Amino acid sequence: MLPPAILLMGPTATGKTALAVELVRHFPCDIISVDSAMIYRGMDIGTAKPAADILRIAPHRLIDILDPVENYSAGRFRRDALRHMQEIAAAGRIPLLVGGTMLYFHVLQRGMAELPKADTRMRAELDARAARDGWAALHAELAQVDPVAAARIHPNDPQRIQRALEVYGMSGKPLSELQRSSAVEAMPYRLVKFGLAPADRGLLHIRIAERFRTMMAAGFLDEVRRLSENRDLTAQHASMRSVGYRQLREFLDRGGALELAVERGIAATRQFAKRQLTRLRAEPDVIWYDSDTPALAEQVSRELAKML
RNA sequence: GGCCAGGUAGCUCAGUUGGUAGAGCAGCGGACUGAAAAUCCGCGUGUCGGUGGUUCGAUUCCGCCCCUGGCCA
Repeated sequence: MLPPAILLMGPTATGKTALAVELVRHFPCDIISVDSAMIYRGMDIGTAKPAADILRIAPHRLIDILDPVENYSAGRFRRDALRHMQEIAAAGRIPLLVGGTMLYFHVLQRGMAELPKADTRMRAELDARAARDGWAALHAELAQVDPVAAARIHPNDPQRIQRALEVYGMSGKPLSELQRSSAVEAMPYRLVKFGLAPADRGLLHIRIAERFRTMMAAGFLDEVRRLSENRDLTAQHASMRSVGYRQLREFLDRGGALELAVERGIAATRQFAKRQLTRLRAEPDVIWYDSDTPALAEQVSRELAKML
């Protein structure tokens, strides 16, 4: 029988971390973070990263592994996560993957095609051409070399147009062809998937706003200011495009009313949570819980005891 | 108390020379393969402050009332 692994998924501000810490106390689990922002060192307050005392009780792997000027990727996450899962399972323990980056959960379970990795020079070149000719021209070019991808990618979607052209430029092969030829390998784990979602969206919105204001009171703006002191870290970096960081950085760079930046940050968090929910709903075999249930940890623990 | 300006979507506002209204933001649904807390796509959600009048028809014109802001008392 395959060894078990637990996936704990849910939108932001639903109490995933607190639940994971509870589970670690009752089960032989080791936590792997599935979060594209907690990856970064120095981004603590705005990512709601668990505090040091929590991390001592419940260590999280894949937290604080990168400097904010570096870029992570779904492919790299898949390799890192599988390696850690293997280590944990080999030690006779259970990997507990916790987070809200749904693409990472997706590629972890379903695999990824072998594709060339991101190339800074190629991207800069494509950006320059887009600035000159417009993305529509690049989309038209993509239609020549990879009609399948071009049909799937909207002409207004610069990020995907760029990636498809990058893949073609680096490998000489169309993205759609590389994706088609990739074999999906089954995960060597028996997955137990928990989904945490609010029964009441309005309640989630209230919690999001409260949490953002708590972050502000805890020095979120100073954290962004400290990060901005690094001249190499621009507003274009993935880390600085994260929810909250982007809006506060815009306030620092362009001025205006702080309260307006806070409102925008809260709205961006709500929109983020909505996208996470869209993806989570599509996830099969999820055992669902209302994130507002009292004694949630006890319920999940009981279910988990049956499953393991 | 008098005069003026305004009251239209959750918010900020546009508009209808009388034929029951539309933008941005917010919101909702969806897509998603090395940036994914990213990047896109779709959807208007409304007693047009209230009430009476004129009119075939009033959110629009007229009267009165209510509310908000400003000026004068």
